[in-house]
Amino acid sequence: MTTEQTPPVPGPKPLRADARRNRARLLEVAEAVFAEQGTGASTEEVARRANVGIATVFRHFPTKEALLEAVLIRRLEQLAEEGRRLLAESGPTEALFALFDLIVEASPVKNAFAAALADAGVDVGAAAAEAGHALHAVLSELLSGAQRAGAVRKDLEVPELIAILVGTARMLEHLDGHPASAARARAVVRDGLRPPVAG
Amino acid sequence: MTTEQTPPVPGPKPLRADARRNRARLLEVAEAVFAEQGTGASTEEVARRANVGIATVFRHFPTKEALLEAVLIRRLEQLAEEGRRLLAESGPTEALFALFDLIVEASPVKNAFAAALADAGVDVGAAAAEAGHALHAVLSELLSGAQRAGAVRKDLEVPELIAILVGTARMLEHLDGHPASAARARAVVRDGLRPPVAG
Amino acid sequence: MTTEQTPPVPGPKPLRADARRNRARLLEVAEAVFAEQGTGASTEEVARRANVGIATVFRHFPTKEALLEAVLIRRLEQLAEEGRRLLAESGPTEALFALFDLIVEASPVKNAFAAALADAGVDVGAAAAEAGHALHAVLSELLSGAQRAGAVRKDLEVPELIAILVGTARMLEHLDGHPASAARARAVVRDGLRPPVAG
Amino acid sequence: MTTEQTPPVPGPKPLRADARRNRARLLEVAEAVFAEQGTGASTEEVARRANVGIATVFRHFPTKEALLEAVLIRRLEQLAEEGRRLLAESGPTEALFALFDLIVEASPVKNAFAAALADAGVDVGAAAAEAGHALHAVLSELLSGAQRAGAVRKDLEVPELIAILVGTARMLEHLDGHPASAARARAVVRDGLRPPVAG
DNA sequence: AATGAATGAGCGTTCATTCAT
DNA sequence: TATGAATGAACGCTCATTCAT
Repeated sequence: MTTEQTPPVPGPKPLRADARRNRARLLEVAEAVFAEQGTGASTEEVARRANVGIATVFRHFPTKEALLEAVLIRRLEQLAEEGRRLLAESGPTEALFALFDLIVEASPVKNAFAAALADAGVDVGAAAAEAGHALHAVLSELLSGAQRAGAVRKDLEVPELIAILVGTARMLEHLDGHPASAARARAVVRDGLRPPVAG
Repeated sequence: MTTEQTPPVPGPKPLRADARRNRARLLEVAEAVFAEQGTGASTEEVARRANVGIATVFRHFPTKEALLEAVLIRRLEQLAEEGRRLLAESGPTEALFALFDLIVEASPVKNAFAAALADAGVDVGAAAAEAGHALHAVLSELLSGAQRAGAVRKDLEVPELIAILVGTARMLEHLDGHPASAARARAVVRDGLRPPVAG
Repeated sequence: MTTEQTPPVPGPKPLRADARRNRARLLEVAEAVFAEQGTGASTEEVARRANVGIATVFRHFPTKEALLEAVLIRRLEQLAEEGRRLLAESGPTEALFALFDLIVEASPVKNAFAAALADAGVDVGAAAAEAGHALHAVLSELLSGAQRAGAVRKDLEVPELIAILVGTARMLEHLDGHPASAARARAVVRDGLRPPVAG
Repeated sequence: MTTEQTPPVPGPKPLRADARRNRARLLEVAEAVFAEQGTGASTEEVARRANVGIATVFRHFPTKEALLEAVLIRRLEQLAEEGRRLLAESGPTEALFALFDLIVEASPVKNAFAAALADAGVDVGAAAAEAGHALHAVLSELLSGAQRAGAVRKDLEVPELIAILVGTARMLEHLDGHPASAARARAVVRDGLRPPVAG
């Protein structure tokens, strides 16, 4: 059921081969650049590192904000995909915590970027919303599975789970280079997610 | 105890009365402006809102980064001060959690600012480090007190406590406008800070 | 008489049928686009509206200026043609004034375009000059006919007639939407063209 | 009555001496530059020729359009002023025709600029409208005086007079370098403005 | 021959910082 | 000393033109 039977919807044009390559490279480079330097990094820097002219960036993404959004979407999609994969491979509890680690441990710079993205008004457009919903759905499935298994407190819902993810990422970013502290900080969150002990 | 007995270290000049007033107002205004508009807000905007010329800002703070750092220092000092006050008024456990809430609930925009500050390379200079150490000292006292009282897990140290503060602030910022979710998210952190139940 | 007996001069290549169609469509579209949006309109816009690739435009017209010039030439040729037709149908006086109206009343935007064209350095190339000469010839015939008929002041020559046309077009463009004023403005020019009353 | 008793209205701040000089120079230079190269001339070019940094231009005129509008206003004001002066010195008929010549003979490039300004959407703001009204008032006085004196056709109103001015300027611009033709073209307009001969 | 992706110079505009008043 | 005008590097973005498919 995970194999997608993409029906032949025409869509917004079947990009030429080289253009597709450039677009993909741009997204990759942009993610790296924004992660390293924050969203204030110049579009020119992205172009330079992708070895394309500045106009090529703007051909693919009509504004800088569109580029940021595209990077965000890509990341959301990757995470949702990963979540689905993990769920297929193991039980929901393991999958949930594995995904949690994946998100939270992604090189801090990546999270810095994600955070900044959220910070900025980036009124996520329809596409980003859609990607967000997909991730939301996966998280929902993982969460309720883990709750049924008694591994996670029952009162938790997806919105705060996401917030906890974001916050934990931030937390660990702050402890980059101090693995012992990071481990303890993570234990705090992990234990807090457990169902509270009766009594 | 609040009256500071500034010892007669020569220091960086004994600022004239009006200049001191200007400096104070600038810091206040700057914090508000950066909170509202992010650290990208223009220095001119700060000057305008403080009713001083732009050059006056640069006389007091030679670069924009210096201004940002000064705001950060002020905030750190205020928090340390607050911590000391709370400790004087109640037991360490109550004081710790009260300070936690104070920091974490400060209007999200302020945290956005703090976060951005941390994000940016702002290699906190000596002064900021000093203010940080003061806060660190207070937190240390509060933490060990609360640990002795059995209210907080024993393995926690100050660095991760700070990181948890930052992360939680971020978390709650993400849940601004969703108080029920925010309450649950906070419960997660709070419970995670408790000593783990003996199994 | 309208069927052109193009003599077999080698000329600039005998364009394939579809290419000829493309070229014609491009000119038509370009005139419309430049009329609507001014000569600053982008070449891409022309291509888009003509349903051709941008490169096709540049294949037919090696620079944007060449395209503008081609549009101008087309317009000059049409006017000359129209003048010849009018002269064949009626006396020179009627024909002259009819052509005058035709030129001058062409939708203001078209004149805006023509004016802009003239404004810009567009050092009309040889082809444009040729088209200009053709129009010049027709106007000359009309003018001298009308002068012989006593309908137009004798001292007038073609160069100033053209200037008067351009100026009047500009004048009426300025009065677009104010028909009463436009009528009075035109009366001024019309009366000024008449032979001055003796006495 | 012409001596203005400017009351001490505070206005939008009493510009510093050097700033005033710069502002004036910028307007002068901008008029020249836009006249020579059209309104498409770059703001940088204006700055360069005025020997100021680009930011100085934008400090004085927050957008390029504002600069264009300021130049237009200045021109309108100069013309109105000139009209008033002429009227004070001689009868309305002489004054009207003198002003006519002044406007129409201004170096063609200036008219090219004025025309372009009008062409562009330049939705003249309030200030420009005001300046326009002032000129309108002067022209109205001149026109009705000349009409009463029997020197100009009675049916003419100010709007078309302005249009005729614009059109004539365009006309003469087109004949730059051909004085004989220009003289004849102007005679056409001049004669057309006269009251039509009875009979 | 036709396409459209890629290019880079150039534009309008902003902002931290310096300088003249 | 405080002011605010001046500065120029940098940014996001556009467009005529070229190149690979």
